[in-house]
Amino acid sequence: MTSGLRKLLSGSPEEAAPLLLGSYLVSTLDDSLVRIRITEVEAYKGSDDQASHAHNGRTVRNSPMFAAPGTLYVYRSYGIHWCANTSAGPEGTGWGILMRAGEIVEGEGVVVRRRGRATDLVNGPGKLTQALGIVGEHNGLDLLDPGSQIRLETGPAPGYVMATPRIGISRARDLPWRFVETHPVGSGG
DNA sequence: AGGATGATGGACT
DNA sequence: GTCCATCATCCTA
Repeated sequence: MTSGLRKLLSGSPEEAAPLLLGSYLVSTLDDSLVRIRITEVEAYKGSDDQASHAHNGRTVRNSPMFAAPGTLYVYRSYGIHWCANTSAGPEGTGWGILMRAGEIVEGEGVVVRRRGRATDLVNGPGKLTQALGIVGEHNGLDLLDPGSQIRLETGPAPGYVMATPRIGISRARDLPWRFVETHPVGSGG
């Protein structure tokens, strides 16, 4: 049986990205379970999108974005950090979704050890990736394979989603393709 | 709370 | 040589 995520991720990233919020990113690397609920994502739409790594077409680096939807694309950011995307859209489109932040559901102790600190554990794309133990060698993994050491699983949908311009980019700043889970006003948070 | 800045590797001109 | 889909730390309030 095919996961709903597969159908979801085979669509346009700007439509799939907000629906990906609430899903779980699960890592079983190092015999340690970490489960993180995704709360912030950004859509990148290949050649249509000047901010996308794929906007100039397929290269060795961005090739996982052109693979089947649900393929893990890991890239090095600013020479220091790793960041993780899932490919989206039909194979060959170069579309993707950057997973930027979440909340730890299981394995906080593991994350504290990997991050080397006890606060700000997963509130950024480099931090989220480090929390899960994802590095360059995991590039190209199938996130939709239940047997994968790094995988996506369905989770509870968010109550409210806010769309804003994407963060940290210099081009295509007008597109509201960053999606964040928000809480109802007055919920006490 | 918020601005500045150095670290550091790979892709691209 | 320049540009980043960043983060931690240091500084001024």
